[in-house]
Amino acid sequence: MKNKEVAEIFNKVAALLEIKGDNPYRIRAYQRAAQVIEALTTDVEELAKQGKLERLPGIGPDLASKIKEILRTGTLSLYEELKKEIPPVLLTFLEIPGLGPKKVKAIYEKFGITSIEELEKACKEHKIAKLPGFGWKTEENILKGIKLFREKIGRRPLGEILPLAEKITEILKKESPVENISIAGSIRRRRETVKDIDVLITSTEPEKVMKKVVELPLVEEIIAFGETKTSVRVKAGQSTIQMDIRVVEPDSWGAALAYFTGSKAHNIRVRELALEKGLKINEYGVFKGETKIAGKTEKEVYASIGLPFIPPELREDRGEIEAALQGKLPKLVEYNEIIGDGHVHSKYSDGTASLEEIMEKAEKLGLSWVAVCDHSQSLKVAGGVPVEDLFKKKRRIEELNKRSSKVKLIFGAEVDILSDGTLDYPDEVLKEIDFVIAAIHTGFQQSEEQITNRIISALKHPLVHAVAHPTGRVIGERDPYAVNLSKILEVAAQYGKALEINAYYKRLDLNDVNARAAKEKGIPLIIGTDAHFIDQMEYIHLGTAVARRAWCEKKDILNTLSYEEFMNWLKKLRANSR
DNA sequence: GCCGTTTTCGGCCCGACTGTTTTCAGTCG
Repeated sequence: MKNKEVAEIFNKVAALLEIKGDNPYRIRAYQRAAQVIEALTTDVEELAKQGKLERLPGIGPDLASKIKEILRTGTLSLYEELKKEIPPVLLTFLEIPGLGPKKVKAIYEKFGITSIEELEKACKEHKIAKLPGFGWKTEENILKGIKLFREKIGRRPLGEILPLAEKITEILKKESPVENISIAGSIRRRRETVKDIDVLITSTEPEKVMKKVVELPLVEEIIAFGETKTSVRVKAGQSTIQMDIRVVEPDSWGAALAYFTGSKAHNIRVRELALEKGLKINEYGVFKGETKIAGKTEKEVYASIGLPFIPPELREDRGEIEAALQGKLPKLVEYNEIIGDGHVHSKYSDGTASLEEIMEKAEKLGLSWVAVCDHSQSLKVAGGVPVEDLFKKKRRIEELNKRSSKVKLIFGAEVDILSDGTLDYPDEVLKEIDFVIAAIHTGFQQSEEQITNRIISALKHPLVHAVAHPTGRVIGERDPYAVNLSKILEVAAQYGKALEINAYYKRLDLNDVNARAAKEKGIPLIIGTDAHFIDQMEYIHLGTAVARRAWCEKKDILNTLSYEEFMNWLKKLRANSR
């Protein structure tokens, strides 16, 4: 998949053109193209071969030929030219909060500054304030921005921030005069990482709400304090995260919620549609001339331009507008339709919970089954289960299942795919294990061909049901291993094997785009929390969120099956694999 | 640079806030 590389070059070209001061619409064209390509569920290379690039929205003759150039040469002549004109380090300046393309350009052209250190020095020596359009406050803000940049306050995993955001809204609900309150922004869309916390409120006493916000003990710094908009930095683990609170009139609730939920790209498309109908949409409502015709609910806002309600998880301009127009939006799998957890570790390997504790937790979470998939024998660092213990575990699960009517445990194993592509238990053992999910935990440095072939041979193994965390990425820590995912998807589809949506907040693997590609190929998906501590079973909804962002319906997700249905699916798959 | 029941040029989403200004540019979401 060259999709990422192509998208990255287009994004960089867009940023360089911004600093250059090029036509903003040309810049947007590159940004949109990058977004479209990144969200593709097919190989851009494949589309190029078939001559179908220009069928993609936002890709015309020029960008199509530029994509082909990147695929052919690995780079883009325009990009190389731009890099000669503008030092690429300036792109990192754009990541400093408060610095945009115009200011970066001015600073570079006046002082030739090409490193963060030089920029910091120039601010401290008050050189920057002398530039036209700059002042002492700007200098101060750049220095603050540099500090935040150095603390690497970029995007944080959703699983870290969502609980904090929910806690804050709970406090505000209880202790201040709010009528309506909702989390908005990328958290509401359930993006895998988020940059800030957006909270939308209606209240008849906004000043009291805002006062309560800035008095929260979690608040470390007040960035802006107004009656309708307040921005603060709140403590989040080791560092801080920005939180924007906005208060609107109840009549604007829907319009504001839609607006602040985004994504930006989705909003732009919605507003373009409105324009075609002679309407104007802003955060206060939908307007025909001076008259407001909608705005109280999101449903009303969408309806005003002839669209059904679009779930927040889909609002990324990845085809949801077109689907909505044609009445072809998927009926997304619901959070409460997930009644099983496909991947949990127990004390038998490196988990901390006993089987009993897992059962108890599952009941609390309203689940009806849990597949207990401990590591296999050779993964010693993770307490891989030796064969003799495996059968103790099997008997124990059978006993517990007899006693419990509400929750059933499934005897599973997360079996290592060894460096040579063979599995970490012999076949006569594997066939006794009810659910075999194979995974790679070693040999990450192997070539794309080696790793891809390892996974393919596991998928082809008649006793394997699924592959766990298929790309191996860990958000913010480790890139995916080199793997040809298109080939994996092809084989999984051909053999009817399942792929995991790992719900651990740092994995979320498959991610939304890849899970959507799998869904489109008819590959069954199974959500597993990969819990090693009992409370991590609560992350199951993060996996559901990925599935929803992947346009999945109930039928696409194995976790919506009852215990009996899932056991049948497992048996049938093996019967057909013989 | 894309796009078209306003088809091959002239559009391209919208508003708030900040800081530097004296009417507005830049940044952000």
